[in-house]
Amino acid sequence: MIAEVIVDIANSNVDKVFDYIAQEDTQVGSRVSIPFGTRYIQGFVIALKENSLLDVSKLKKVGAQIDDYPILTKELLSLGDFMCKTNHLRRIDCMRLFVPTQLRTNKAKPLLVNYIEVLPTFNKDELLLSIRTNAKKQRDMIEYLEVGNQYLKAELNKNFGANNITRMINSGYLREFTKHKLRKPYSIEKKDKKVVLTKYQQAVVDDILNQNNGVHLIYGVTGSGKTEVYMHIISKVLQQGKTAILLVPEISLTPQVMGNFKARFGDSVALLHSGLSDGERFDEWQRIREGQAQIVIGARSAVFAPLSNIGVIILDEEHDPSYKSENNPRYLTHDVARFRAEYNNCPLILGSATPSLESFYKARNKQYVLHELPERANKKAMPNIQVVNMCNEVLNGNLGMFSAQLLNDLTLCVQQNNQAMLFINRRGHSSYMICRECGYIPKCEDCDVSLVYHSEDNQLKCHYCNKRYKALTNCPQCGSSYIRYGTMGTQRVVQELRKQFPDVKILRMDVDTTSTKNALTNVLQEFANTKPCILVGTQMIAKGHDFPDVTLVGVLNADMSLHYSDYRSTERTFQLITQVAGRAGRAEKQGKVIVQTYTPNHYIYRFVANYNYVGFYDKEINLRQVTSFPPFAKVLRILFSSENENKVKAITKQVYKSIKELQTKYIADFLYCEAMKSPVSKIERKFRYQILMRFKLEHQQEIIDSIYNTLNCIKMQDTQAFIEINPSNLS
DNA sequence: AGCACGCCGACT
DNA sequence: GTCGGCGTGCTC
Repeated sequence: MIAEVIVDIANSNVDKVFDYIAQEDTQVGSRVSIPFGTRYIQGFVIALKENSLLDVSKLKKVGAQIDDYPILTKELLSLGDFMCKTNHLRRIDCMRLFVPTQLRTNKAKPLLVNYIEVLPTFNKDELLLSIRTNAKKQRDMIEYLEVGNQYLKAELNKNFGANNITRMINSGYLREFTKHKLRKPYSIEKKDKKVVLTKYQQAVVDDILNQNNGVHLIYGVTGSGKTEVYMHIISKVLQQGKTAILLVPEISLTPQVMGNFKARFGDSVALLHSGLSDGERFDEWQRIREGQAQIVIGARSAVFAPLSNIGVIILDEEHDPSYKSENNPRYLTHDVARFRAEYNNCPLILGSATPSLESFYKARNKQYVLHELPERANKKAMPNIQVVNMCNEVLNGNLGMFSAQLLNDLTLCVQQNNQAMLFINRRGHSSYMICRECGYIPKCEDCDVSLVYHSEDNQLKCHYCNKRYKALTNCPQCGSSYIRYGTMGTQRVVQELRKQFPDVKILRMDVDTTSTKNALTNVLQEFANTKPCILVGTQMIAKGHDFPDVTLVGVLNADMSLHYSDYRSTERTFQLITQVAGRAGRAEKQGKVIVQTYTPNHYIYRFVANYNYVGFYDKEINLRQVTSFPPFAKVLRILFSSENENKVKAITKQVYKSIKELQTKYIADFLYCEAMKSPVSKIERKFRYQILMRFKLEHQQEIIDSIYNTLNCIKMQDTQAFIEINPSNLS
């Protein structure tokens, strides 16, 4: 037999199938050692076949199988296939997603724990007679131990003294041995509160369980109890002897969320996320693979969990940008989840209070089944949202970052001994210019997207067509010289707040302050225990946290992401504001939300203030249709990167040329196609060039296939090419 | 990615 | 003469 092997080297030059003579026991999916050139490396057997197109006498033999089980299932192998085809990835990069690095690099160290077993020679009565009468510890020990039982050695040492235990071992009464113990992250003791579902929740659960496959979109307002719906479905699935995956955005994987699931499902839950230590991650993976855990909860990469017989896959906060992998193997979690759901013939559930336009569009078109949870589980009204026009503040002489209204409400809030959250909208590193008197924002003449301010050369640039403009010194619309640019940092906000509220505790939460593992939990803990208190933060404070005493939420610069040079910026802004608004007034107290903006007339605020997602969707989807953006078109970006600028340039040009030829064939389909320097033109000494395309959907598959084909045919020298479909950030 | 092979400059 | 610089090309 011939084994098809993918070698474990991440380089496009060896990104192909290598044929080897298989051993008797070589299994598909197993990790093997193979002779490669002059050395031995590891590879993955992806298939077995009768004969090879190559001269069999020149083939080498596969070496030893590394694990005692095939590490990749049939399902994961075909998933890898699918991902490579749709996203133009290297085979090995996919394989590596499926196997914990700990295991692949042979650095997985099992945690060994010492145990003591009591041997039959241990005779209580004899031993009690043999010790001195005042040896209390020894007597306690002898009375405590029972023949045949096993005890943790550390425990016994602590209770009865290490030397007593050692003496018993040496005398042959006890036997010491080690056991492989699985590390389990988070053993929060919490009691589960049984919840009775509302009629809406029950209807959704029943609907999904009755259909038992297909894609389901649960559109439920914040606080409508989606998690409870998930839990009910998961527990049904477990009863059927199947397994479940629940994916959540990384930052909402708080101890609270995990605690709830542990409380309900106990040890059948495994967690996979970036906060785990390497050992914990490996052990959780092992528990999943061995079938000890039937429920996997985790961030994006948990979608690759080695479960078999999956009964449901759930993507919570389905619209969250973290579901899109932005580097190395770039993929969309939705696609992977859908593949696995179809493979296992089980339902895929997407849930959100603000579904992505793409998903809601599919639901409207009956590709997905739409379910609604129209009211909060506790029947409380949503907090009132007030939009404040910041241009008026400037006209009234207030050049600070807080509006009079916000200051007023903050004062009231702290006086009543409540808590407030201030949210800074900071997306990406680039910023736009804005006139602080009339709200004018410079846009590209050709593309109708906001221009990005580049401080290094003091220019405004369009990230869609690369056109350059002079930076503003005066507003072309009203002549004002109050031009704002740059980003607002949490630090500056905190400084400003301390001046205004010297006696109030002010906490800060962003990537800089929460870099260590426990910092995030500590800040949240402190916030929960302090009243009054103001928490200042970025995206991080938008998700999942439940603080009953927060009565005021302020969004300091709502338009920051609104005018970001991205076709999705309006959608993202709507989602963000709705999310943060949901943090206010979650319990008994009525909440209020202040949204500060320089462009209060933008249509988004009309819908935000009324929690009118569907209205917003209708408006926005219409705009996408008219302007031919996703989901009515596809944006494709090919990013080239290399340390050698001449080479990247040449390759970009070459690929661009052949795409231009393709364009003549599909002239009616192409809406846009340009090659240019990437907005961030150099990262880690590598020069970056890109080709940006937008085309209609009708022939998209043919077009994408031929583009991938050209990429495969061109010899890339030392240039790497990355594909991104509907990119969300063009850096 | 790594390693061999190969073709030039600076040495004991 | 030959030791070693790294540019090029191949690995079933």
